[in-house]
Amino acid sequence: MGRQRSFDTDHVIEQAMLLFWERGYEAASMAELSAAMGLNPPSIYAAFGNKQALFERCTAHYVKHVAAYAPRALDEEATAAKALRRLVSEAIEAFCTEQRPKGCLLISAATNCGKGSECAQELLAGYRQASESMIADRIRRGIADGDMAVSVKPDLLAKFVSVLIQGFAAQARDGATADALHGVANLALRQVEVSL
Amino acid sequence: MGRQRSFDTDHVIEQAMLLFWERGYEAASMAELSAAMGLNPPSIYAAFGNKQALFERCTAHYVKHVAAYAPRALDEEATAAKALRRLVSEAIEAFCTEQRPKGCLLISAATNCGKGSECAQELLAGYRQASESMIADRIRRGIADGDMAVSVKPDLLAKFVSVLIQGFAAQARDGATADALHGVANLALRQVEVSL
DNA sequence: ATTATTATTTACCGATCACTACACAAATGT
DNA sequence: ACATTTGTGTAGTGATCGGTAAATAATAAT
Repeated sequence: MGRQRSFDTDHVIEQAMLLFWERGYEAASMAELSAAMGLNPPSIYAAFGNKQALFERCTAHYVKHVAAYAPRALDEEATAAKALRRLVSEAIEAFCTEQRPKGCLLISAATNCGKGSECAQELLAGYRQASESMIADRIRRGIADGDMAVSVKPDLLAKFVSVLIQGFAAQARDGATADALHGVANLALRQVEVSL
Repeated sequence: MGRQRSFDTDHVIEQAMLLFWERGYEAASMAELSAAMGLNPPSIYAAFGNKQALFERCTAHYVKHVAAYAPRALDEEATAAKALRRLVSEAIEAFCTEQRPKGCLLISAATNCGKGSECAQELLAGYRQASESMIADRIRRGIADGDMAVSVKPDLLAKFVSVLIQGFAAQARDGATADALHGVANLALRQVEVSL
């Protein structure tokens, strides 16, 4: 009962996510978010609670609709080495496309935070930790499957891949081209393919 | 003539730099900077102009007193490969020490910026570009000196090293230990030493 | 039609933002 | 001693921050 919503939740979350992605959590003001979403502040607060809760909805939306390539890349390839290379390659494409903000929301949206935003920082740090764990798990599976050398240390190699992806996100924000970053990825992952 | 300053410029710039380093450009408020520097706002503005100019002084101080290891590492080693390895190793130590904020001010202090802070963003982007160029120049010198294979592409390898360093800065902010990152660096730079 | 419930709009809240006017304190030049 | 110059402290500027009270509009149940 009662009046029905005049907006599509997924659409306004998408708009808010794009602004958070470009500006970061703190620098995206509620006034800008309100304009981008096409909603007056009371509608936003009635629907989502507060800025922190809105940001959590946006990060979940990002994980589901933007970063979905990551678990797919890790799951769909036959070997761990191919999975890692595809993960890195698709990350580069996602970070450098002209259609959306450069870089990665989970990596770059809460690096500069004042006293009131530790929640956002911890939220994204958790996503980054989970991502690194997923990579390590895929490497362990590769060793168990026999397609990766037993001498490989899963946590170490997973951190290497995380470092690469985080570095690529920073480079994409600075205007690096996808071509240049693919070249770096070839250089960086060469040894992984020859099985280390 | 006139009244003399009651504070040491280098000391208050150091305090401001530490706060910018930890919080980032926008999230470090003038009130916090004022408290950290032990100066009332009018003294800060009289001495340094405005927030943007203060930030420029702090970044210059950082380059001179914190990041000084970088040009030294590149200059003092006999071969390009050793120079790159020492650069990366000292960067890791600088990013992970408990004595100061984690990570790198030039990489992380202006990633989330609103509409009034493009200047700070461009300032740091310029330092990052200069750093990558310095690395590429050292690689070119190594090739000319005959201590690095002529097949190496200087700009590509320099971008690889930059990606590593930027990734390490992000990892350090997330609490990674120096040991873990040194391990990743060994993995990443192995092929550079066997001359690629 | 009436009532209850929910959404949207307008206008505004106290707090904090970067920044400064103004008075006063401390030094130098004559 | 006196005038001039410059730094410091108090207090406050308009603007913007995240968030909301109150009135109105639109739907549902009765």
